[in-house]
Amino acid sequence: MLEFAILGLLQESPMHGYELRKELTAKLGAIRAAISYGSLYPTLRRLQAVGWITEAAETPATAEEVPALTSRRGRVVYKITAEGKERFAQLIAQAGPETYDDTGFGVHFAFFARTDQATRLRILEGRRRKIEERREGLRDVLGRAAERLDAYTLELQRHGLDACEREVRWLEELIANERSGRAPTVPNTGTAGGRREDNSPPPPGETRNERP
Amino acid sequence: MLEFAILGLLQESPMHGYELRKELTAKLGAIRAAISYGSLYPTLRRLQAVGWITEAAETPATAEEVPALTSRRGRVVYKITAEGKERFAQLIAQAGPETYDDTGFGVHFAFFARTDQATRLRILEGRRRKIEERREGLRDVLGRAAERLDAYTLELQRHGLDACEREVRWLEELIANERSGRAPTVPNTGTAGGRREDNSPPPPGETRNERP
DNA sequence: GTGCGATGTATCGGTCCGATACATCGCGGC
DNA sequence: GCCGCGATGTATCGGACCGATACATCGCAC
Repeated sequence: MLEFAILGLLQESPMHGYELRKELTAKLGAIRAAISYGSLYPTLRRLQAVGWITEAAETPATAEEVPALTSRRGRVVYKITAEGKERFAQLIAQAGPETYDDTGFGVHFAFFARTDQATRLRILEGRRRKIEERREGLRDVLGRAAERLDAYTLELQRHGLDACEREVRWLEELIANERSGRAPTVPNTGTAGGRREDNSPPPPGETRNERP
Repeated sequence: MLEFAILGLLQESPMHGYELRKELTAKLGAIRAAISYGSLYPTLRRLQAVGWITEAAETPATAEEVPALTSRRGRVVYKITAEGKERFAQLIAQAGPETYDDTGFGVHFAFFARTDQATRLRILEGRRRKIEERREGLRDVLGRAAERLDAYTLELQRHGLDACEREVRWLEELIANERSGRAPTVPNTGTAGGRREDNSPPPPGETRNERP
């Protein structure tokens, strides 16, 4: 998961660890807490070792500047390699069952702008399936095993059931949207460097009639 | 977390691993997937090593029965010890910040029937605080950084924000309920008048930390 | 009688977290 | 002037938990 998220983010622009964590937190804030350095740095090292990312020299914005006054430990800026982009594409294509759990789904969803429409649909439907199963499980417990459980446990299940139903509805909307809307696949830009602020997918924003 | 859940469950009755997992899944189904044997069995071993649980001979329901026909590998039934109960009470009393993340909160909540009211209130309020913070973070991102993010990421944040708001309301109700006395019934529950949430003060005499 | 799914115990490698350590930078206060 | 302090930044270590896998028994259907 972390690997996937890092590769995805580095495609937007090169970054150093700290920055990566902040971006990750902003992008995934809805689905998980800030990721830990205890996993981030080792993963970065691993990705570099297999050649999916490389260290990029810290750009001295205006060239000459501030060389080695002190032996500054400098930030380590990483950028993705061509192999890394391939790997990312492969991870998207492989998206299977493990992609449907809470975290896996969230992370994949966060990179839907870089995912082709067919895969988006597959993931959304897989997720819906999974949530429906969880929902049925909760209904079973609330129906059949209710008397075995205390009031707090029951309340927890009720709350969980509610969340499931809500998520299924959300997914339905997204799926319908996906099927009817144009989905200009955001191209996996070959080696084009800069960040494109391309917000093209016409997408789910259109469901704006949220609650009052 | 697992340790806590195991000690909590074994206070209801002795169980073997497989059964424990099923009960755990039923009780915690709303908040997390089935727990893995890869963590369950090692944890059981650890808890036994420090003396919080012990192996109970598998009761041969009708005594004489089936001795060693084959060297049956038989199920290993565990029961909690007095030290284990103490440990459980201690874990409840200590409930701090780590208790407020999604899983930690859910597990503690599932054992609220064995938790004194003051602690219940503390946990509910801590959780609310935490969710409010997450909510503010999401609002920030949606407000300030919206143009930096693609439509899918934004939709994810919106969904997350909605979930936060909903959970805060849920917690408010539970807190109000808790303060004013009676059981954790949120408005539209099926059962009339609120089932007697009988905090069975765990078996005779063992725990002190209990308040009706 | 044979296959097959549920029951049941167990291990191994790998991912990720939480705590901790340490160093630099810019800023406001004394 | 210089001191603390919070933000920035890199890094490691032990431990919790997962997912895959292995293996054995039981009951039942075919």
